[in-house]
Amino acid sequence: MNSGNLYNHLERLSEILRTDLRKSGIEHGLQPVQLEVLHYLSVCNRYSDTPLAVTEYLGQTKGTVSQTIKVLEQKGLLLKRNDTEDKRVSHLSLTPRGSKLLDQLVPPPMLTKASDKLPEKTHKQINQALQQLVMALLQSNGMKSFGVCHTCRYNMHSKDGGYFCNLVKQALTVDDVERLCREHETAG
Amino acid sequence: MNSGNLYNHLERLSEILRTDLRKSGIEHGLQPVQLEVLHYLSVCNRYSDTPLAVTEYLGQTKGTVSQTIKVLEQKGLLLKRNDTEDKRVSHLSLTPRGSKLLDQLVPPPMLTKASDKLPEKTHKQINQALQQLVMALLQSNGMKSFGVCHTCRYNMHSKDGGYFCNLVKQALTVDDVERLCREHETAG
DNA sequence: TGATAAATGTATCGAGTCGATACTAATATT
DNA sequence: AATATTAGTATCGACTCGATACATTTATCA
Repeated sequence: MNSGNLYNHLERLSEILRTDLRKSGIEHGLQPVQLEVLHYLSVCNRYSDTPLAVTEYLGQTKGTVSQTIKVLEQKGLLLKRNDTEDKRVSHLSLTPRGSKLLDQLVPPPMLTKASDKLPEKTHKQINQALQQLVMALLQSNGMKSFGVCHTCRYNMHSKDGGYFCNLVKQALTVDDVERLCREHETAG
Repeated sequence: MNSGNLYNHLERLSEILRTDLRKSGIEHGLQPVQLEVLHYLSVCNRYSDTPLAVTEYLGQTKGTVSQTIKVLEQKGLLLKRNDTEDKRVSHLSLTPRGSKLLDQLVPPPMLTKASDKLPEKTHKQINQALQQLVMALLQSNGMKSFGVCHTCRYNMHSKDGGYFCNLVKQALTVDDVERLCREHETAG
């Protein structure tokens, strides 16, 4: 019932972080959305590094995302390669410059500063609370969860201790399973 | 240390809510920022209903906010009155139409739906966690807290059970003390 | 008191966002 | 082989938002 109070906090939090991101981004010639795209690319897996996946993640239209990507490519922060199998799709990755820039700006120093002041226990609670909220939000509204393999119903453990995705039918590396996947479906 | 994970959740949450707000707002001809201004005006007290207070709350520049307010006024959702004492300042308030519209869109049905699915206990935890985070964020970065009188160092209880603000030197009503104030300074 | 500074708000400009629409090209379907 | 679907691009227009410049009113202080 009291989602009003919840919304108050979320809205304020959003506005503060976005304003901060805008400020720090502009010093490097980047817009908030552009940073968000770079950030997503740094945490997604190799099946989820396409313009469409970015579109789904950010909840915008593909036209919008296409523009953003174009700009980032021109700035030399992002690399676009064609998929070898499907000529319609392209894969995006950060260039060393893009990666370096992202490290400077994300997570925002402002947030790190604040979170450092909180006791470790509180920090964990907040983190967990947010995660629950995100999941509830996505689930209630039929959106893609974009989780990691550990929590995905398609994830299988193979005998040798490795991982195997039952959707794409391929073995996954240790690095793979720690990244966000657009095909993720919560197990259960 | 692990503010990266925290940021992941926050960014995602922000993006989802903002996209949703944009979508629902556009159906009524309103932009996300405009809704945020209306929302703020619905929860601030009479000392904090000026363009400058909105500016501080949203973290934008006064020029930007001035434009937004102008549009909202033209749409008939917001009323601007001159202060009787200081001719530089104006006070903003929602018109009945603005108030009604806000009720429909804020908090976003999407969020209410999600929060209803969570157990009451979890809900409370999330709420508390967010509040702590907002406070830490504001405090670490020297921003105004915009809290309610109950938690303000200027708030005094008078003998008759009423409230008195030691900064503006005026009695406050029960309604006053439940609203956000731009002069708020956390007690302690 | 009179000059200067500070505060509140407005006007205008330009770079950029973002949804809508229309489009191309490649792959799937039937 | 014809059609539908999917991934992505191009273009347009309404809007955002910081920057700069400005007007007016109030505060400061010498």
